[in-house]
Order: sequence, then C-alpha cells, then structure tokens
Amino acid sequence: MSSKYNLPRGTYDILPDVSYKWEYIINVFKNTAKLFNFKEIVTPIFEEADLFERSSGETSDIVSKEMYKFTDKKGRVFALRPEGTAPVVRSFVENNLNAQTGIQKLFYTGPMFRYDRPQKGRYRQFYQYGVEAIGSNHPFVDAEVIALFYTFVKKLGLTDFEVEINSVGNARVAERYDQALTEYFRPHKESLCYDCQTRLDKKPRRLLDCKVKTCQEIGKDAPVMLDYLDEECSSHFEQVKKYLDQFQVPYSVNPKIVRGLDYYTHTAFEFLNHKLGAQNAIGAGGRYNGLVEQIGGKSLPGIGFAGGFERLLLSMELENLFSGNEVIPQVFIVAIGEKAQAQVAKIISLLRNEDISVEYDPEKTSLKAQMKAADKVQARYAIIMGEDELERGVVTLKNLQDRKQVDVSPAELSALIKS
RNA sequence: GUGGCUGUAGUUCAAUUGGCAGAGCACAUGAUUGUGGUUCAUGUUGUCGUGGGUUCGAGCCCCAUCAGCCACCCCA
Repeated sequence: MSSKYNLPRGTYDILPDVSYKWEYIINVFKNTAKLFNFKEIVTPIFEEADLFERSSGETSDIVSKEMYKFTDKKGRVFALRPEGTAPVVRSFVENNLNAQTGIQKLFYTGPMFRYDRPQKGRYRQFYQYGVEAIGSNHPFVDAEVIALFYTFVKKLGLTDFEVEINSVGNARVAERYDQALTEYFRPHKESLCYDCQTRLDKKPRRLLDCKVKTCQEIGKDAPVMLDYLDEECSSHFEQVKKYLDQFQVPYSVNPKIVRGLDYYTHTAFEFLNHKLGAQNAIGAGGRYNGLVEQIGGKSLPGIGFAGGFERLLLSMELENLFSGNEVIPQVFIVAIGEKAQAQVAKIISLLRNEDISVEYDPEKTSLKAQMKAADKVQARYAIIMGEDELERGVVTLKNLQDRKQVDVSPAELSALIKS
C-alpha cells in the first residue's frame, strides 16, 4: 500500500492474473492477420515529433495537447508515438517497401502514448493492434481490412459489437462539405454549446456527434456527408459495401462517423461496443490516400485500422470469455523428508526435459502444505516422493482430479503423464 | 484542461455524535505422526494515500497534495 514508488498516472501493470489474457488476445490478433496474409512490422515507440504533427493535423488534440514530446541531448525533438499509422507509413517510405511487388499488407501491436485524463477504457500508455494495407485503392482492399477486423473480433468470441461505416470523401469533397456544415450551423451559433462554438471554426464535422441535446436538435437537418460525395467517391463506397456483403460482414451506414485524424479519406469505419461506457470504440480506421505522399513517398493509397487491447479485454470480460486458458503446471512435486528434498531437482529436470511443466515449492516442507499448494495451482498431477518411495526406487504419481495414485519408476513417469 | 465520487489489513468493505481500528474472504497452524478441494478450531496481518491545520483528543472536521473511478473533452 505504501510503496516508495508508484506507477505514473494513466499507466498500469499487467499482473500475472491477467497477463495470460493479454497473451491470448495478441495471439488471436496475430493469427488472424496472418490468415489474411498480413506481415508483422515493428517500429520504434518514439519518432520525430514532426511526423505526427504534420500527418495527424496540428489542430487535433492529439498533437496540440496530448503528445509526450521531448528533446534529446542533441536537441532533436521526438515524441512517444500517439498512434501507429504514421510510423508504419514512415517505415514503408524510408525502406522503399513500395519497390516490392503488390500491395504491402502490414500489421503491428504495441504501446501508444497520449497525455489524456484517464477514464474507463482510456489510458496514457495503451496497447494497440492495427493493420495497414498500402498500395491499392481497390474497394476490395477496404472490405478485406474491415473483414480482417471482423474475423478477429469474432474469433475472440465477442458478440456485443456493431460495425458502422461511412465515406468521408476526398479532400475536395470534405472541404465543400465542411463549408456547407459551417453555413448551416452559423446562424445557430448562439444556441450551440460552448464546445461546439469552437468546433464550428475548427472542425465542423465534430458538431455532428456532440452529446448536448440542443446541439443534436439543431443538427437534425444538417447536410449529410454522403450527399456531397462525387461520382468517384460514391461508386467506391458502393463497391466497398458489395464486397462487405460477400465477406459476410454485417454493417450499418452511419453518415455521422468522423475521423479524428486529418489524413483520412473515403472509407471510414468503427467497431463499437455500447456496453463499454463513454469510450466505446473497440477499433476504428479508414482510408488515407494522401498520407504516403505527404510523408515523402510516392502518391500511393492506403487503408488501415487500429484498436485498443484494453477495450477488447473489457468487452471479453463483460461477455465472460476467459475460461481455461490460464497457464497451469501439469505436475506438482511433493517431497517429504530431507533425503527426498535433497534430490528433487533430478526428477524435475527429467520431466522438464520431456516438456512437462513442473512446479515445486521448497519453502513448504510438510506433506499437507505441499498437497494444498498442488491443489491451489490446479496441477493435474502430484508426484509424491518420500522415504518409502526412495527405498523402493519409485515415486507415487497421483491424479489430483480422480484422486487415484500409482507407484511408478521415474523412467515411466513422462509417458504416463502425457497419456 | 473541467466537473462529480472515492482512498482504512494481501483483498472487499465496516467503524453511530470527534472518544480503545473491526469483519468477511485470503493466508498460517492444528483437528488427521505420509495425502489436497468441504468442515471446525486457533492465529497473523495497519504509515487509516501523503503533508499540514483545528481540538484535551482526528479514520471522521478544515486546507493542500497525490492517486483511483466515472463523466465532459478527445479518441482506438
């Protein structure tokens, strides 16, 4: 309780009683990505601050207020990464991955950092998973990326979530739409909430998902993004929907979806779990057709998504999806008497060499305490070694579930345990 | 950055009006001299988040501070 040091605000330790759950979710993600032939990419957790400032948009809160920025000993300005897409694109450009044939399909996992006020499902250091497919504007790829996410979430066993999609058009379309929104809302400016009044100048699309009732009322008849799409944008969107149907991904169109970062174009999507509270997106993403060029590469289109492991974990716990993937030892060694305890390591090493997981607690000496410990760690077998057994050159193998026990020679042990 | 609620044993939480800091669970030992889960008995565990103030006396009241939770905001 009163330890000398405390962890930083908004961070957490992943303790042994939950770490196996993390490992499980990460493995399901990696396996799903591989099923879609995405390859893992690992980038540093800090980058030049400018990379994020330029790509995410200087007006976004992520860059203007929430970046962990620091200067190193030579005066270079770095930032702990607040998101994963810009670094992957940076690496793509820097390493000339576009020289390879075909679309680059990449996935990543790792910690991200944002100086936010912590709340449910939101931390200052949080762990994201994400994918990026760079090099194609084909609507099939949009659908494939969404299908990957859908497959991942289904593999975890989740059912309480919804998929919402939208198109935010290209830069030209977005500009026209923002203008239309500004014109629509400006006459009502006095009636809008304080936050929305500043949104009106900064990011008019954010007005659409304001939670204040009067703002929602005013926005009821606001222009809809989808009506502003040009021919190319809307046919792309229609194609994406067709492929989603083929992939059997259930979705609904939500024209109010807004992406937080500036680089998004065309397809935008969110996976939502409404039981999570205010931070209800378990993942979201979209197309970013201008980003590669902006970061210094060729003019190549891309699309990806990212999500937080914390919210998946919360969702899975709400649906009670963790049972039986905790790591437990197969065997617990019970050694009675000094003679047996003195040579216990021999038999432990024999078993471990056969890939059998073994636990032994040298602090517990009485038979009873050791049996209790064996039960507590849920070991399948106890191997009891006492004076009797030593004299006869055997050990007692006890099945802790059916309580049956047999005397066996050490040589027979591993075969019996594995059977 | 803003607001509300909350910090007491390993953990979950009590403590009446300001008057000896408690209970369940967990843990340990025993009942049973070499056999676990149930039961019974006994026992251990405290910087009352931290620092200051008021008071004869503070877990309780006041101020500050740190942290947690939830929401705003933002966003995955």
